Amino acid sequence: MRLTREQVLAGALDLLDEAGIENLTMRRLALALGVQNGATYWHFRSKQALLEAMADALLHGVTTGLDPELSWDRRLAELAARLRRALLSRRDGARLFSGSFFPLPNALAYGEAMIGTLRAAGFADRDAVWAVDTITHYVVGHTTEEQIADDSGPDRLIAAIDPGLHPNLHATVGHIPGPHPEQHFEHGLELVIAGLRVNSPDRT
Amino acid sequence: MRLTREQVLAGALDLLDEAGIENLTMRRLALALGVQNGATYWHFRSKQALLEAMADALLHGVTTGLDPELSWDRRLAELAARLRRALLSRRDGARLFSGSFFPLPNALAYGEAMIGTLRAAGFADRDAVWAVDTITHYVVGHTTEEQIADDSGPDRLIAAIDPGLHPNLHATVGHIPGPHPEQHFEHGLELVIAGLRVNSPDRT
DNA sequence: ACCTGAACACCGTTCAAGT
DNA sequence: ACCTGAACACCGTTCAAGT
Repeated sequence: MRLTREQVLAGALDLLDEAGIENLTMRRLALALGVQNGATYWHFRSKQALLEAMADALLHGVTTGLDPELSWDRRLAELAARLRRALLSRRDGARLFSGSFFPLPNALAYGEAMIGTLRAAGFADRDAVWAVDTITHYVVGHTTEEQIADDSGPDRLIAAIDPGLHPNLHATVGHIPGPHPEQHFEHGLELVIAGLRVNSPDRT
Repeated sequence: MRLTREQVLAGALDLLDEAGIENLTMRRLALALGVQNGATYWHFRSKQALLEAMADALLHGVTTGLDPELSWDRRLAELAARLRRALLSRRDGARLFSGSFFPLPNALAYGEAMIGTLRAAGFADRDAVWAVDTITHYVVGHTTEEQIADDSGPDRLIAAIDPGLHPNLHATVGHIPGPHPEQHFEHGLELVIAGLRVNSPDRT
């Protein structure tokens, strides 16, 4: 049986889960697929192209089946939560996503849905773009830290804090990775959306 | 003249500006310093340790000389703007910063100042940590895109947008990297701070 | 069309040996 | 204490040649 593009992609995503993004190499992938080093290059132009396809695969379905009755702010929150879950679905998913800078189909669909939500709510084009940037940065940043915390934990941070020099860090370090990441995520997201609501065109 | 730790660090930062983070290798650094490959390893345990030291060097002075009269929200905005400028001071500074996960002196000082500002304003410990996370994610995310846009531009995005499938992206693509990054930055930041202000303990 | 085999031009890191 | 010289175990990518 010959290799298909889909098999290479699926193999790469499995290898990501097993080895992490640091150890995801074209050579290990070829080994896992049972082919020679050069074989994957027939299906993907370069490692970068494969990484972009992997990132886009993570986003599959993020915009489908959205409740059309949702208000703009709840719709935004729902899309953000879906992006978070998509990135969490594979090891180092957030770093994979932020490393690639790609306008592939699912990423475009996500952007289209976010921008469309805000424009439909009456936000100006410029404000809509800025809001989506801010929210997406937040989601990716937060999820990156969630996945880093899974691996390393805050031990090194705790060890580095000098209570004399850093009284405020020392007092709050218990909250830093957060024992409830989901709640932590929703809270920060609500912060941004609250900021949006202040200047919302539809507030009465 | 023997090499000092400071010379290695300075050489690495200069190489970053010249070559970008993608091409910053220990071997090119050794070449630039006029030493053999192994020499830098006497001063820094690993490439990772060197990258962390570089990231921390960028943050030098971000918290010094802050006007003590500033209200908590202006103080937050000032610290965020300083972090942005620090990351912009070297090529790929934002990616350098987000790649390392390090509790080194200047990064700790930044965190201490941010958390301290919010706690002094009466925010609960948990809320203070969450707010700082959100703002810092925003700064790093925004600055990363500014520096990526310097290199590549939005051409690939524009080419990928199908006006039929992505009417909202098509209508707003002119705002995407933003011709005024500084203003773009302040606007998004104000969004987050506005969200904070809504739940501020000191609002009368 | 799809893959092998083998090479090219790199990496980070280690470490005995030198000074 | 600080560096050289040389090696080890890897990388991504290309490409003639095979099927």
